[in-house]
Amino acid sequence: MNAFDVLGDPVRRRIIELLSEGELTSGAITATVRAEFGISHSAVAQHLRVLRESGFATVRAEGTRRLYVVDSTPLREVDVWLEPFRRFWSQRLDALETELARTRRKK
Amino acid sequence: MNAFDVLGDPVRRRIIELLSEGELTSGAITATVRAEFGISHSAVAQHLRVLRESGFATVRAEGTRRLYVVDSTPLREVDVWLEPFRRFWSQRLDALETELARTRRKK
DNA sequence: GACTTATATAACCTAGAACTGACATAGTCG
DNA sequence: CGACTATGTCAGTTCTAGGTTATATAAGTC
Repeated sequence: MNAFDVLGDPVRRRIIELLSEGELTSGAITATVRAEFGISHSAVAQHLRVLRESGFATVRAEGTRRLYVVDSTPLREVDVWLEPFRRFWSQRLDALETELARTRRKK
Repeated sequence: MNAFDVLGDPVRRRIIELLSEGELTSGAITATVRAEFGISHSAVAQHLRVLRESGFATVRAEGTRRLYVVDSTPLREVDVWLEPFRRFWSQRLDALETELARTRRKK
């Protein structure tokens, strides 16, 4: 599954957000997501699988717990894709800065 | 349709890429996409509609032609969402820079 | 060893996304 | 005007992502 498709799902985006704070167990993730989205534990587990298989997360076992961490690689891909478009808003920022500088000089 | 969902489709991503170069007619977009993906003109038209309705593109009429331009607003949303994760790779870049600086000093 | 907890998978169902082909509308040109 | 071009929409079909419930596995606990 492609990186953009993975991010297409709000539950998965939320999980990635949660993981951005640091390592979490499957259970912790499931608890939060269940509370927020009202879906079954199985549904969450399946999203976790997608995240694993698409490289967004890696897992480490500790007893019966599974500890998930983000792998930023695919996020970076998205960032790279976005790169050429960034000029659209940084341009405006530049323009804004120029304008501000001009205003300041006039004072 | 949510911005991430819109970007989930490869055809739509391609159209946005094409538009990043500048204004294009519906016909020009359709020709390219049909060649690259082998889908019908109707399918492309429907993707264009999604892009319009989700705010990724705006249209201007000129005779029978429709000229499409990117609106970067939703792309920016994605960029904003990505922001907190950027530290994952810029961190590494910083580390690399530090390392490079150290190496240089040693020379 | 039986019971419980943590996690993952399997089988099935459903809604909706994306496609096709047919049709609709409105400019353009002889 | 009639034919052609550019573009968009509609109706129907197909496929798949994401959900549920039930089941499986393996590690702790009494």
